[in-house]
Amino acid sequence: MELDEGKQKFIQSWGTLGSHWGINRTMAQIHALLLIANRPYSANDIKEELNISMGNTNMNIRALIDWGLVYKELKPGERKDFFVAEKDMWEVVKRIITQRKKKELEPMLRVLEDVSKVQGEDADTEEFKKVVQDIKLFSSKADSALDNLIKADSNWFIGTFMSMIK
Amino acid sequence: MELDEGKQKFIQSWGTLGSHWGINRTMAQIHALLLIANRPYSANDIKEELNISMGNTNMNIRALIDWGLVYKELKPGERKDFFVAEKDMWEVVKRIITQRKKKELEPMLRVLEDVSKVQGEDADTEEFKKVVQDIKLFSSKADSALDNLIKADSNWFIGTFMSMIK
DNA sequence: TTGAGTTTTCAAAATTTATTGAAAAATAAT
DNA sequence: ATTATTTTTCAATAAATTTTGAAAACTCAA
Repeated sequence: MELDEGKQKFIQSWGTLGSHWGINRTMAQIHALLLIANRPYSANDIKEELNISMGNTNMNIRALIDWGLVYKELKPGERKDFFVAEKDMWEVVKRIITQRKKKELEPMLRVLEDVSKVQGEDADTEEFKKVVQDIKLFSSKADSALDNLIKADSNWFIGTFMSMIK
Repeated sequence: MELDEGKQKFIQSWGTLGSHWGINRTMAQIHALLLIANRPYSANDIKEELNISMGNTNMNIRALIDWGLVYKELKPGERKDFFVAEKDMWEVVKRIITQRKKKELEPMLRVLEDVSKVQGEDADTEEFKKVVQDIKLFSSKADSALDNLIKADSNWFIGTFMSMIK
C-alpha cells in the first residue's frame, strides 16, 4: 500500500469513528490529518488537504481546540496560526469522556433529579419512581467512576485495566 | 410535578441521550417508555403513546431487540406481540458496549492493521507507521479491556469500580 | 383456503445536521 | 492610516438521517 492511500484510508476511518463519538466527520478528519502529520499545519493546509471550505475548517479547528484535541502553535515570523494534534491516545479518550460527561451525563442527572419529584402514591407512580431511582443511582456511580478515571494518570489507568485483561 | 409530565420529560431526555449513543431518538424513546411501563406494551400501544407511525415503531422495536435492550413477550391468547425493556442498567450498558465495539472498534482495528502495511522508509512514512502503531496498541488494549468488562458480572463490575471511587 | 389482524418493507417526504461561500471583522506589516 | 493577509460569522444550500404511509407479506383461526 502507498503512503497516500494509507493516509486517506486512515483519515476516512477516523472520520467515521469520530462521528459515533460526538465528533463530526470533518472534525475527526482534521484530527486524523494532524495525528499523522509530522509538522504543524495551517488552516489553509488543512483546507487544501481535505478539500473543504475555510469556514468549515475554521469552525472544526476551534471545536477541536475547545475539546482539547488540537493545540494552536505560533511560528515565529509567521502570520498564520498552525495546529498540532494531541497524540496521546489516553489523553484523547480522557478529553472525549470529559466533554461527553458534561454534555450528556450531567444534564441527564439533572433531569433524573427533577423527575424523581413526581407526586402520587399509585402503582404507576411508584414504578416510575423506582426506575428513575435505579437509573439515578447507576448514573451517579458512573459519573464518579468517570471523574476518577479522568483524574487518574495515564499509567495508573493502563495499569489498572491491564490487570483486568488477565 | 405530575406523573405524565415526569414521564414525558424522562422519555424526551432518554431520547436525547440515546441519540449520542448510536441509538436514534425514537429508538431510545421506545426504550424509555418501556422502562417506565409497568406492563408489556404492544407495538400499537407504543405507536399511540409516542405518536409515531407503525413503520417507525416496528423498525425501532426490532433494532432494540437486536441490541438486546428490549424483549418480545407473547401473551397467551393474544395475537399481538408485546414488549418489555431490559431494566438492569448495567446490562443495558453492556449491550451498548457490545454493539458499539462490534460496529466501531473492530472495524477500526481492521483498518489500522491494514494501513500499517504501507510501503516506504522515508520520514513521512515512518511517522505515519508510528502513529498507527500507537493507536493500534491502545485500541487493542481497549478492546480486550471491554471484552473483560462485558464478560464480568454485574456485581464484580460495580465492586471494582466502587473501589476506584475511594 | 379465506380473510381479519398484525408485522414488515421500502421509496418518498420531512427533518435534522453539516458545509459552503461570501461578507465582515480582526491582525499586523508598511 | 492603508492595505494585504488571515480568521470569523452566519444565512443559504447541500447532504445525511429519520420518519411516514401505503402496499405487501405473514400468521393463524375458522
